[in-house]
Amino acid sequence: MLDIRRIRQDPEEVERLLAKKHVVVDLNQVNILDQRRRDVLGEIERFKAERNKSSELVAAKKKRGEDATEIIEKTRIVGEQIKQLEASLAPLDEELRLFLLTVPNTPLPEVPDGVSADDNVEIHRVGLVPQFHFEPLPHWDLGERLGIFDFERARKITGARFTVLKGMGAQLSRALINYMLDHARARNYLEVAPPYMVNYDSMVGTGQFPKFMDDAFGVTPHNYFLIPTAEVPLTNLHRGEILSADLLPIRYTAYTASFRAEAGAAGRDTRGLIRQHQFDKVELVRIVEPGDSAHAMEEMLRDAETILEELEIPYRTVLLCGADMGFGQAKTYDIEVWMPSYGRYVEISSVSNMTDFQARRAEIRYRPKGAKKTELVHTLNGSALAVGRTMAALVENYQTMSGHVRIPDVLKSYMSGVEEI
RNA sequence: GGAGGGGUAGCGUAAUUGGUAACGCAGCGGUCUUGAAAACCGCCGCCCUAAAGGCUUGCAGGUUCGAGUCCUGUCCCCUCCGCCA
Repeated sequence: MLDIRRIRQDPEEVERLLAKKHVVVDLNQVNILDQRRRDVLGEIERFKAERNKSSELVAAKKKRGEDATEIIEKTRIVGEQIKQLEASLAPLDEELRLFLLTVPNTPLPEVPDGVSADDNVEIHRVGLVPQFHFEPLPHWDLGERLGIFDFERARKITGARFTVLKGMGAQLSRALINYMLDHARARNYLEVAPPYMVNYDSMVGTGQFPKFMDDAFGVTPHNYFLIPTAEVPLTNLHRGEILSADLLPIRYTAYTASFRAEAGAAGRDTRGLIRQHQFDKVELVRIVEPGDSAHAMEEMLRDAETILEELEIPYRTVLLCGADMGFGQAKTYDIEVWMPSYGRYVEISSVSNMTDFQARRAEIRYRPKGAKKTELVHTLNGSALAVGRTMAALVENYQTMSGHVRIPDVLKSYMSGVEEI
């Protein structure tokens, strides 16, 4: 959520920034609404001040045993006017709130212009793309042959875009999760095991709701929602809290399953592990003072990249252009792994600075040392990494001529010494 | 799911028959001190550029001139019962 004061002060500037994300909003309308709301509110407060004064007078008179019926009658009429004005304020409040909840975050100045993912700016490439002396198989074919992925039966027991992992497949997934969690823990993230379902307010807090309800799986009839990423429970841990400054910065990591309806992705990436309704992910979240978020973001990027370097899987990092960025992000790096079956790099992690966008929605504040007033924190998140896509990349990049998959050195201790699947 | 009890500032507590939310601890700033402690003074929920003012007793309503207090709904916590991995 953007600060209404910012929209009030310089709507053209905010509109200009949002245009970079290719979002068009009429903030003039918002300001008209905001002005009306504040006018009504001011009127209500004047009436309330009058009522408070009169009520005190009633109390004083009654205490002295005097008659107060005249003042009571007068005050009753003031009360009715308050009630009427409040009834006209409620829809204004609601309209303004709903509107503000659907305005995206503004991008930071260094975010490049662009109209599509093709305009993302490559930061660097690491690792050599493997050259095969045989026809490499896509991970879905190889995985089925090896008996570690079972897409057919997943379709039977649940539906499309689900996978059953078996034997070494299940073991490899668990090994990756443990390795990634240890990697995060070594970098001072506190390991958390949160619920996989959250309530409506949490989904609003991180920015999924109310705009993107179609992308979520709801748990009916309980009004809970399956998390699309651990970012939701982790960031909402501190919803509605005022943190003491010495608690910051906060670093959390969590392994969870993630659930996405993938509305609008029909027909895309239908094969393999790339786009699933349920996938495993190790997530990183940081909560920092506003001045620290830019630096924290660079560190988080390294926290994710070093995993691929240790796994020895080739990747590249891109800085997303305005058009390719998400709703709440002020700046985003994507890490993409080399995927032989796609013949290109495929997103495996997204590291984002949300600035104060989520903090304002979720009301996460802190009190700077020595300051009287509270301030909003900055929140950041990043995948480290998406487990399914990592496994797909690993299977494809590490496949051998004989149709097996070598286990990267760093994972061997997590695979009870297994060298090859 | 049923019955009973409870929810007040970071923590712990208070508030006559309904009369407009108080105190302690912790924290922050200051005085004093070589420094610290102690003591003393101020701040110590939120909104508003500020003041005036308004809001705030889990949340949402209702009754009333006025609600922490009375009524209705709802969420959460505790105890017991039931069910259950």
